[in-house]
Amino acid sequence: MNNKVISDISEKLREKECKFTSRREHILKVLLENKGKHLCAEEIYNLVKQKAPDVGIATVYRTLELFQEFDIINSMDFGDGRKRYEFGGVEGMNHHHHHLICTKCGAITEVNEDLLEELENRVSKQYDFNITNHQLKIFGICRKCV
Amino acid sequence: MNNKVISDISEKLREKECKFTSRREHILKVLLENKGKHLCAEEIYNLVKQKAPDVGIATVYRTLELFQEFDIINSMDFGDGRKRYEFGGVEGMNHHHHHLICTKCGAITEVNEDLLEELENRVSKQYDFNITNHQLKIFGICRKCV
DNA sequence: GTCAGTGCAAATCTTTTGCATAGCT
DNA sequence: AGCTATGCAAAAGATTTGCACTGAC
Repeated sequence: MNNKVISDISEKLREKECKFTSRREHILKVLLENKGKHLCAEEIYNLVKQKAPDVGIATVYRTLELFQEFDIINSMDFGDGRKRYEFGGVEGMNHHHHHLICTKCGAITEVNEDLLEELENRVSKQYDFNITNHQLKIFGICRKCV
Repeated sequence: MNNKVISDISEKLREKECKFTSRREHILKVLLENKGKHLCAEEIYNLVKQKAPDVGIATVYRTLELFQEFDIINSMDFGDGRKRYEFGGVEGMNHHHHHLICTKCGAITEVNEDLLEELENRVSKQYDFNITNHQLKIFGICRKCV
């Protein structure tokens, strides 16, 4: 299943004259294998290093930026001073994206349903705003920390 | 009106053995005078410098952190690599907090109604999660950029 | 062969920290 | 006096950039 995803993305890059190098493939695989984990650049770097020990962290950053431009991944920030990245689906439609953030233990839970459609319709009309994406962070105390 | 707010906050700090110094007052005033503008630390620093030329940027950062601990302000990140700050109301209940972010011109529009109550009720039950706050960022193209 | 991709090290940018001094109470 | 607040400069941490080399096509 991941193979299909990887070859789709490979093609997507090639179409725009970008190469799908082994470095980029390794980085993509790490992201695919850690869906929902919100890795930061350095964590990705460390994981990629296990497979390809001679990568540089600059390549990781450059590749993550590239993947963002291609809507392959999304970046987010949970307030700890580093960007975190998440695989965003092949279609680029990453519109189902809510996170519960426990302010006590820091656990992040994904909410995978898209619950904002009505709200978006209202806002879109009221503000004459052409919505392409959204991010909802919900802060609170998780069940374990009560 | 702002005077009431300022004296309330002054008291709030004193209660917890913190001083409400002239530096802190200047910083608070800048935040009050720029509600809805999402200033970053350096912008605040520059504005405060006009009134009190000998402040240091470290004080600005330290004060912003203090204000956050007291729930006087909120910090957020719009993806440009710096934290941005916003006055959060005296009651600390800053629960009406949505932003429309134009991905073309970068304009940020505030949506002041809280539109998430039903959604929160559902999520809260389903995930056994005790919600204290939320942040919603809606990305898209604003009316001027269409 | 050509041009994009990459590693390394240095540079940049934001934020934090250490320390000696200033200023409330 | 005693303790917090502050300015300055240095440090830290994340990310970006310059440059020479590598590797895909």
